[in-house]
Amino acid sequence: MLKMTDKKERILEVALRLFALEGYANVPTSKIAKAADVSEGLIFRHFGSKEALLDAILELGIEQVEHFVAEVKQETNPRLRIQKVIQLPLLVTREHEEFWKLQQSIKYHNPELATKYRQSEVFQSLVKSVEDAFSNLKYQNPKAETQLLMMIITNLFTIVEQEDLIIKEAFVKFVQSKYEE
Amino acid sequence: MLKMTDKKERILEVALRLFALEGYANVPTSKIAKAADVSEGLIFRHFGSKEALLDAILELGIEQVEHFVAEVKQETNPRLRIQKVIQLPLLVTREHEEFWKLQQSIKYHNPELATKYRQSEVFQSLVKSVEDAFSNLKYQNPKAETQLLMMIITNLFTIVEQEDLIIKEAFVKFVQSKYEE
DNA sequence: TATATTTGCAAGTGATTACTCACTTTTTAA
DNA sequence: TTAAAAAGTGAGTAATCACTTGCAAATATA
Repeated sequence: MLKMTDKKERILEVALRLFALEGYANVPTSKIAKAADVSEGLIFRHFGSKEALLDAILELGIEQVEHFVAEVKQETNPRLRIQKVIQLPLLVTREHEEFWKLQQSIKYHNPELATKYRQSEVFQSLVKSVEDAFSNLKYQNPKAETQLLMMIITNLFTIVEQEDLIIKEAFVKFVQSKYEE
Repeated sequence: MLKMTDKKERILEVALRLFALEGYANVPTSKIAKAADVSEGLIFRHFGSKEALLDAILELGIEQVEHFVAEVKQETNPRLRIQKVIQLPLLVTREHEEFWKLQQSIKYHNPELATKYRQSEVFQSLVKSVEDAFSNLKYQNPKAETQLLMMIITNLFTIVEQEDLIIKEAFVKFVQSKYEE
């Protein structure tokens, strides 16, 4: 990979944070520029357009998930593997969390970009590895089982404060208990 | 309730559809006006601001859910009640589905408005009624159990086409099977 | 019928938007 | 060292945005 200049990195970081927090459509490039302390023109010099910037952010996010996915896949005991997947939302950094939030928030209105992740090799291989685990454990419907679990995990990643919400750690444990022997 | 003029109704309908489909921030009031075949000014005459229009849409959505919630609550057999809740996403009209999508899509960036629904009497009473059912069935952790189920159902409402997605009906049945004896 | 209120429109308004351009500074490389 | 390439700036620009205003038509009320 090419060495990335400081300012380019900063634009990516700041934009991820702002997009995740306030929504892609609600964040003007001028605000990103100010927060990253660069000129607005530089954003377009580096990325060409606001949407291309979003695309670059997602690309980067996918890369960063790779390490965690590898960790999960390397676990050969199917039951332990499932426990590990469920635990992913707890292991993740702040930036990862922002990445997932962004992911979810663009799901409906930038579907091409959102599916980019779901269709990425990383994600697909994670799905497959979960499916294999369920198959090995003789679950009756491994595909549906996988879909349900992935849905739950995606939500775990992006849990936001709610009245009366059971805290993340406790809830993760609860979900794990559903997949014990 | 006051009789609502044709055009006011049309604005609400069209705005709901567009907001759900393209996202609140991505839909200009001019587009709503054109699609509803009214002048743009009329939107502001009736609702005052774009955000107030969104608010009115959510208010209306909450009202329309009431009927379904009543149906669920009236079921006294706890196991059947849970089955009924899970089936909600299948019974719902196109407009309901749009309402849920809108709900989800504003979750992150208009939290005040989004929590309006979660904190509404309708939703709270639905949650409580599910919690009671789990309690009656002697589930160990009825609160967490409820939270998990509500999470799943919310997702069922808003399922969008995905590669390899198990179709909604089949998936609903699968989820139901998880809560059988 | 007369009048007051509501409903409606077309043509604005200033602010904000994504993006461009002409230019300077820094870095790379021969 | 020098020239070319890349990184960076700041002042634009046209388009678009939510919203306003002044006035007309429709409707309700007396």
